[in-house]
Amino acid sequence: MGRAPCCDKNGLKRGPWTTDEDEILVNYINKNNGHGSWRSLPQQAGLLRCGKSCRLRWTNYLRPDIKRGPFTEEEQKLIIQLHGMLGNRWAAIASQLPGRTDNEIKNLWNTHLKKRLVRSGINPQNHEPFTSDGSTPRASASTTTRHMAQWESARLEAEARLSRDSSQFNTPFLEKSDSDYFLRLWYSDVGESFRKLPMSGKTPSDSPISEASSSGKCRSISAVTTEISHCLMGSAIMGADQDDDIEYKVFKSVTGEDMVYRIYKSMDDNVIRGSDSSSTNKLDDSSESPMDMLLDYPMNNDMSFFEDDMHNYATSTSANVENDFICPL
DNA sequence: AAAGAGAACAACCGCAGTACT
DNA sequence: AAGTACTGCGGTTGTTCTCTT
Repeated sequence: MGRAPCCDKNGLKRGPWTTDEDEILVNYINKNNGHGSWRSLPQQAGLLRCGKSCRLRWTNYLRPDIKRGPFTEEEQKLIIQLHGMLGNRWAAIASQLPGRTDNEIKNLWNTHLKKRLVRSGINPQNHEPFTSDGSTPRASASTTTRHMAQWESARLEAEARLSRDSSQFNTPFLEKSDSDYFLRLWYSDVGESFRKLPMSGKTPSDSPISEASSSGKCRSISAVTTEISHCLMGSAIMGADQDDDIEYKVFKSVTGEDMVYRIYKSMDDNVIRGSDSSSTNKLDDSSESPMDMLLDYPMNNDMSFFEDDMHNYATSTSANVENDFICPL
């Protein structure tokens, strides 16, 4: 049963790679049109390294599509914004920055960005301001849950708009909503990883999400919000009034609990219903950018604190620096 | 110029999910 | 079905570089 034993590490080299080793590895992969089995690669290539070390060296350093050099302002902003949504999910963050590795982003965060946030009075763990006693407000609401709620709310808004648009214009989704960052992000790698959060991955043990996951409630949240989106989209299309009572009834009917509804209600009104709460159609497009709505930085997405000394870390700057989210999809 | 401190980054470790036998 | 390897991921460590005194 099982496979052959893993390579023993006796006699294998460790530590920094030499240029000769790099060359051997690159040549081997190029020659064979890929790395093949990492386990057998070192022997076949003539390297005194374990396969894991080779894989790491390749993926983090030698891969031809890796972008070397300092991070641009846009990249650093994006990392902070994505970290606010995803937490320490470096691979998911890296998937939105072509050419950057999760390791590189992790290092940048730990050496630069985290400290910058702390200096600015922002808790890098949850992206909320520190209070005088060192704690953070809204401590009862888990960051992960809020992230999830934000994702879901953004998706609801986008899908509602999509539904409305398609009902009005009868045009295919991708043609009509190509500019819809929410849906594109939602269906991107980041969105996928986020959607999978309750199902797998490492969730902080103290997070209500992990508790909910173990009891199956996380799926309920997702399912609930999906149903809500369908309900609200239907209402939007039919021109029905989506008042709080309707929302509450739907949540209540699906979950049987008030908790999820409270999470939902705690979200920014601008996100889920648009800025004008008196509007009869609460799903009207907002004038805010998608990222403004998607993110809820305590500084209202004002990242001036970050820009102040950004030039100390970025050597390449863009002529048109924008706060808009750059979605490389 | 030398020593120490801190920053930067590459590499390693261990865990978890998946694939394979 | 069970055991093991493979792979990806995040946390951590170790080494090198840079700056300050």
